[in-house]
Amino acid sequence: MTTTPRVRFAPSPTGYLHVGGARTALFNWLFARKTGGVFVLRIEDTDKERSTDAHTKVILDGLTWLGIGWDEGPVFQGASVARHQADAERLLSLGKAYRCFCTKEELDAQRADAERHKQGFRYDGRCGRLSPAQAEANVKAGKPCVIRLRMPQEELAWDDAVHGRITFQGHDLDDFVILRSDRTPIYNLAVVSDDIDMRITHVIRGDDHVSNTPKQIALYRAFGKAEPVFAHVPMILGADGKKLSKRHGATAVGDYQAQGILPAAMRNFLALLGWSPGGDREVLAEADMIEAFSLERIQSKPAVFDTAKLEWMNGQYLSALSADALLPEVTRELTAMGVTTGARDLRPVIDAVKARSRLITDIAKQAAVRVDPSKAEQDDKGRQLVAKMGASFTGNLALAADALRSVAPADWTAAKLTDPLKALAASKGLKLGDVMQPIRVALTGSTVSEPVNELLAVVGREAALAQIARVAGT
RNA sequence: GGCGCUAUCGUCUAGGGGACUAGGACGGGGCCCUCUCAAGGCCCAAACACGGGUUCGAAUCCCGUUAGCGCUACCA
Repeated sequence: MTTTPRVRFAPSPTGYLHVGGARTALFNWLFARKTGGVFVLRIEDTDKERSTDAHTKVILDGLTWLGIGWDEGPVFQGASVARHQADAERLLSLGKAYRCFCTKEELDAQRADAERHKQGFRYDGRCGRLSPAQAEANVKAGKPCVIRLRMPQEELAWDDAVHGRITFQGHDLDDFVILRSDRTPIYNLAVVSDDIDMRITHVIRGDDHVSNTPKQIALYRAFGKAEPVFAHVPMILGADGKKLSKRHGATAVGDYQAQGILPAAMRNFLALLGWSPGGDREVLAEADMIEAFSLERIQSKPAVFDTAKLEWMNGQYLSALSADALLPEVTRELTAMGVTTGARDLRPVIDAVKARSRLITDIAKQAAVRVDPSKAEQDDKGRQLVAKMGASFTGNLALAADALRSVAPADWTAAKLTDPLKALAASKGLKLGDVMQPIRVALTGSTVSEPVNELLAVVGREAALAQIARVAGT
């Protein structure tokens, strides 16, 4: 029989949910959904200095926002230190690990010395050669000690699901610490102990962990347990080719949420960073993404995070979504902007404006002006624009105002507003743009908007006429 | 320094020995549409890092060079 795949995403709550972490979570989730497996969320909070509940909440919220749900957890690693300690003790009694009495100072000195000679530092294993009697005496004497794993002098290799065969040699690695002198576990021990305990079958994580993998394999062997399948997904880089960091601007999932990115667009974009379904497909529904997903199709080279493509992707989702579907997001953004819309139905406004928007915030900004056109002149940009519109601006605007005033309220629709303006232009020998553009500027404070007939309809007769009159100075 | 990973248009990628005059998308440029800007449609520029092999044949396989990245803690 085949066992159900079990995967985990294991962030440490020492910062916000980074887009790289989000993508790792996404790949784990996609794999679980594809294979009918279980996705476990584990919070690695063994670093008590830097871990906070606030960070944990941000990570959970970020995953939820992205629609990445977990089947088990969150389980907190800190709750299992007793097991971690017991596992370390077990390795000790098996002779697979030993007590090391070297002090931090001694080790630092050795490290500095190695540095000076341009040599890589590796612990020489001297405490591993202590006789049991000596070690016992040190313990009796109350000397503090850590526990180190005895690194096997053998090949430590695995078939990585994304990279293929990766090989390390035990003699290139040192006897690393698994339990601190205060008896708290070190990362590699905690991870292996937990992954065994949770019966994790596939470890899908960032490339920055490949050098931890041989150490963890050594641990699995010491415990006499079969190792899981490892899949190391490539790093995400900034535009300059360096590892993505704060220096590059927004790196937290929350930043993109605040910028007006839709969760589905973010998820689609992230999925395409280092993975592709093959062929030319890019905008993928959730079900198609799951269907096409496989570890083998993950790219083995790092990918640059391209915000221009993210925004394009968002635009794709925006235009595919109905005004109905967008309404809650836009309303939320408007509220955040301090704009009150009262009982007004925003859906026609959203429809009018969304084709020119790539972000929710773009829609909200335009909607705010459609709802209250007087905003067009409330900022300097709008005023300056009117000021430099040229000599014919006010005159043409006044002509347009006359023509529009004679449009009956019942005829104030996008379909019926174009003709009166065309007739006006024809009768005065003006180009259509000469009458359209002044209206656009007066109503939006911008030279860019939806077609003027639609704009007028969306703003409404009373508000539009009032605003035009105000700008024309009549 | 050591160990490891990686290398197709500026970016994300397709490609897994002949289907490749190397395809798509973003971004850039142009045209059409048009009251502006988008959207949409059409078109253009743009890449197999380098050098050796293997093979009748290599973007695809092997080796080397170069470059980039990661790790090298009683952090995770």
